[in-house]
Amino acid sequence: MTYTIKQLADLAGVSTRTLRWYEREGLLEPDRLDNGYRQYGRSEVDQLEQILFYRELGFELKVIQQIMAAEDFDPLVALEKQLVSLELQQKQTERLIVAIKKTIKSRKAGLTMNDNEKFEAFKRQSLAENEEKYGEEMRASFGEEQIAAANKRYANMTAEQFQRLEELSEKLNTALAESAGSISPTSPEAKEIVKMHKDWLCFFWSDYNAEAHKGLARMYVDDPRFKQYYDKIAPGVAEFLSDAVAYWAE
Amino acid sequence: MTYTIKQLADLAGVSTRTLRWYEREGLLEPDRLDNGYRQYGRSEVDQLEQILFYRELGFELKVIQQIMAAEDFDPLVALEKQLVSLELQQKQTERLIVAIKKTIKSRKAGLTMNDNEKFEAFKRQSLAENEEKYGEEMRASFGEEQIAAANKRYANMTAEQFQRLEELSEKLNTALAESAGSISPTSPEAKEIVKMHKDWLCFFWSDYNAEAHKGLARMYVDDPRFKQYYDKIAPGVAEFLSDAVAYWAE
DNA sequence: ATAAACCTTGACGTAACGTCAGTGTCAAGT
DNA sequence: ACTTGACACTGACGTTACGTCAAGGTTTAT
Repeated sequence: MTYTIKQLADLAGVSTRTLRWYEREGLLEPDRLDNGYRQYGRSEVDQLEQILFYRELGFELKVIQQIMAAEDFDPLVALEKQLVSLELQQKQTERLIVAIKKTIKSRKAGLTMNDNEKFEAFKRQSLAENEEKYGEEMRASFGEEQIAAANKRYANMTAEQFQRLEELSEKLNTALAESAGSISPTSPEAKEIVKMHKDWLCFFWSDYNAEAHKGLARMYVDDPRFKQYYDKIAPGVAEFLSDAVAYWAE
Repeated sequence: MTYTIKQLADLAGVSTRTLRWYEREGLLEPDRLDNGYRQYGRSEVDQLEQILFYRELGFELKVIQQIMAAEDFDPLVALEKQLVSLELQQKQTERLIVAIKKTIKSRKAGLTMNDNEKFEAFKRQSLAENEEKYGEEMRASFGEEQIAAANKRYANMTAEQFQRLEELSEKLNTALAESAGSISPTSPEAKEIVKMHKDWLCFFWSDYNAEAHKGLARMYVDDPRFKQYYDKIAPGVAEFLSDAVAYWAE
């Protein structure tokens, strides 16, 4: 009719530590014998059964305690809340699984591709990433056709053009990293940088115009995603480039 | 070109605490300036990007560190391991969701049922639980037809019969709780208990026989699920009942 | 000069126990 | 009576990946 801590633990398939823990948390409070030993009775056995039932459904102990202690706590509501939270977790894990599968696939593909295939795959991926990150904003600012045209130019680039683009990017970034914070956006050195940025843009734009250039520059500081991209080169680059373009573009 | 801890934190969308933590864990170790301030350079920015990439895929930091530190650690293998573990988690959560939905459904149903419906639902549930817990073992020991017949008798019980069964169970349990550990299985009081257990069995068995009774009793100690069921009445009950039946059944 | 906004290290809190360590109690065998 | 072994007790540290103070030093701007 009564159990020691170990007997109950074995019966329920938990550890004695767990039972002591539940006591500390106010979930299951047994009587004590004269020697200080815990004594679990019938009602404690039933209660433990309840606790373990909810535990298996993934409830936190605090919640279980509330469910079991309070009269004004509806178990049905708690169950439905738990269901919602489990379904949310399910969705998040699903997202991770999709992402990781994608990564595995592209890594595996990368191993068997030749240089030309890698080059094309890289361009496709850049475009996709770019679309996801900036697509909406860019289309709103510059219009569907402009963006479509730029993407097409990028997708049709040869390896040679692409390498020149890379070199230019590298030079531009270096110049930006050195200039930001040390020289003024209105200085002649800044003009050189704006020129480089214009050349860079012309890899994507077939018809350059200064207004569009300035508009883009404004987005560099207004949109946090652009700002982050440029500030990754060095702190303050986004502001510097934006100001310089606003001043020098023509 | 270089960043303070806050600049990098803002750039990457993490807290400064996180960056300090990654340093403590050997994931990202910046240079120090003369005044003790951390200084993150380009390579650290790239490294952080890698770390956060893996973090988003749900990797533990220790694993991330191994992936990034060791040359003999294949990222593809790690990715696949992570995928397996995520899929396992997905399955477990799925199980929880199913279980919780079932619980919600039965709780909701319980609210709208009348007594008779509750009674039938209770019997059905008992049968289902019994089947899941002992079904296989029982069929192996007693044969398909025996079990089917017993289940049928149970399902066809009237509320009146059922109440008598409940009363008998209660009496039996009380007697067992008082006897186990205090009297011998070979004592005449134990004979009374075996008689009660026989009556209890006859609610399920149309043709009682002592051998089957003894066989069942043996399972009470041999099979941990039965043992657990009886030891829940009081510690030692499973052995006591098993021994008593072995001695007294006829 | 002083305040605001940084930076530093160190320490506690989180969830639900696992795992010692040190000590006390009880039943059984010698 | 003594030992042994199994059990009981409390207390404390470790686990994960940070969040959140606290106390004090540095830089920058006013």
